[in-house]
Formats: sequence, C-alpha cells, structure tokens
Amino acid sequence: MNISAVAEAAGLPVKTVRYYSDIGLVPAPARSDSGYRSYDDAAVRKLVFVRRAREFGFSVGECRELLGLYEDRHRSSADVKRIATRRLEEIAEKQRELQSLHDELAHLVEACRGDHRPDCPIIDGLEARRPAAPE
Amino acid sequence: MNISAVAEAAGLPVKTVRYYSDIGLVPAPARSDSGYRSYDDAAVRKLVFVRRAREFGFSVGECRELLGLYEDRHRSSADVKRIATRRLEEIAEKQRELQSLHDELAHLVEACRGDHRPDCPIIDGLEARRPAAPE
DNA sequence: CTTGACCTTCCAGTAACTGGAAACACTAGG
DNA sequence: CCTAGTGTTTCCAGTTACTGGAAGGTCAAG
Repeated sequence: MNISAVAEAAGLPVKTVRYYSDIGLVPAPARSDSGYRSYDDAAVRKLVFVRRAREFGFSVGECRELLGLYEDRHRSSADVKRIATRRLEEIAEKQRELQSLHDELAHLVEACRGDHRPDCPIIDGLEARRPAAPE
Repeated sequence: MNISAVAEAAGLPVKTVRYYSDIGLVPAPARSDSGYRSYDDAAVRKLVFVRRAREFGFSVGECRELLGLYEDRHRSSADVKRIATRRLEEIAEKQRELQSLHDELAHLVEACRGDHRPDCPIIDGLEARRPAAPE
C-alpha cells in the first residue's frame, strides 16, 4: 500500500502518516525500489489505533505509551487503565472549566442588549475581576 | 511602572507582557532613558482585559478585535455580542465533544479489569471503529 | 564597589502538525 | 516514445501563544 492508500484506510491525512513515521510513532515503513513508502495492514491497524487515541485526547507521547502496551499484549492492562483513568480525570476537569466559562459568558451575552448604545456588559465583564498573579 | 509591576498588576507573566507588546496586541510602551519599558494604568487595564478574554478562550486575534471595540466605545455592542455568541457556540460544541469522549472512555475504563490478563477493553475500544477519511 | 535583582535583546524550543517548493516516479492516452 | 497529470520524495518554513535561556546593560542597597 502506498501512503495515500494507507492514509485513507486509517482516516488520516497523508502528511500526518508521514509525520508519524518520521517521529517514530509508528515503525518506519518498507520502501519500494523508487523510494516510495510501502505500508502493510499492521501499519493501518496501528495508525487507526493512534488516530482513535488522539481523538480521545491522548498526546502523541501517551500514544507512544499506549502503542507499546498494544504491541506487547503480555503487559498488564493495569498500565492501560492507569493511563486512561488519568486522562478521564483530565477530561472531567476540562469539562468543569468549560462549564464555568460557558455560564459566565452566557450570562454576559444575555445581559447585552446588542444595540448601538456604547455600554456593553460583555466588555465590562471582561474588564472586571482580577485574580491572583500567576506563579 | 516597570514591566514586572505591570505584569503583577495585570496577572500575567513578564514574558507574556513583553510578548503582547512585541506582537502589537497592546501598544508599544514608552521607554526610560535606559531602555526600560514604562507602562501606565491604561496599559494595565488593557492587559487585564486581554487576560480575561484569553481565559474566556478568545484567541489573540479575537482579543485584538475585542480590544479594538473596547478602545472605541462608539462602535455598537452588537459587534461584541456577535463575537461572544459565536464563541459561546464553540464552547458548547466543545463541551458536547468532551462529553461523548468522556462517556466513551469511562465506559472502557469501567469494563477494564485492570489486572494482568492480556486482554484489555480499553485497547480494544481504541482499536475499533473507523470513521470516514478526513477532508 | 560589589552584589543581586531587574531589565534588555535575540535565539531556540514547545506540540502536532500543515503548507509549499523542487524534483523524481508512475500511469494512461495519443 | 512523448506528454500530461497525479503521486511521492525530501526539506524548510510557518502555525499558536507563549516559554526558557544566554549574554549583557541598569539600578538600588550596603
């Protein structure tokens, strides 16, 4: 399979497939006489796996970890569970943040008449509140 | 005010304040004889405004837009409302995505025994499902 | 005068790609 | 066999929004 075929099969852009090979996330594919990358079905499976994991918000580094576990089924699934659970917590945290963001902004939008008067609660709301300085 | 004072007042790292001046997001500050940046209260207000807007998920480009509106109160608040509403929709969309992500991953984690058996529903779940190819 | 904190500029790096240029490879039609 | 068009290669640069660090100038205290 040439790169565009495998890219389509995996649901990834060609550039990304090349990139994943470049950074060693997936093994370097065989090459044809003319230098074309030649992928097999195993490569497709791994790329699909990576795409899915990325969609779940796993970083490329975490994908590397997961792929290692995926490759070596003898390792305990506890490792996988640990990684996934940590990510689950991060997602939940992000959801909470997003929720408060949404509520606050929605409140401002609601309060905004959206007409041509110069005062605007959204602007005013952005201007308000000063938190503690960072680190 | 020197940069560290204004940074603290605005709740931003020094580097970021310098960066915002560099990219012209906020106006280039006056300089002392020795070349030190010298900020005034208006600069602090703008930086606070930008920090808040960034916290709301507005991109730097959008902050530029908003800052323009903020600077020119004669413009209608409809513009502000339009931008904020669009962002609100994006936040809601992101929340929905995050929710389905969370549910799916939580399901997999629950199904995972987390022991030393070689099969792992999380791995299997990541391996499954192939969507349409992108763009 | 020296020490230490603060400031300057510039360069590089981050994450995860994405876009584009220049050049070679392959396939189909004429 | 030639040509056009598409696919592929490598490499370099750019993206976003900073962040870290080096080399060096400045300032206030003791």
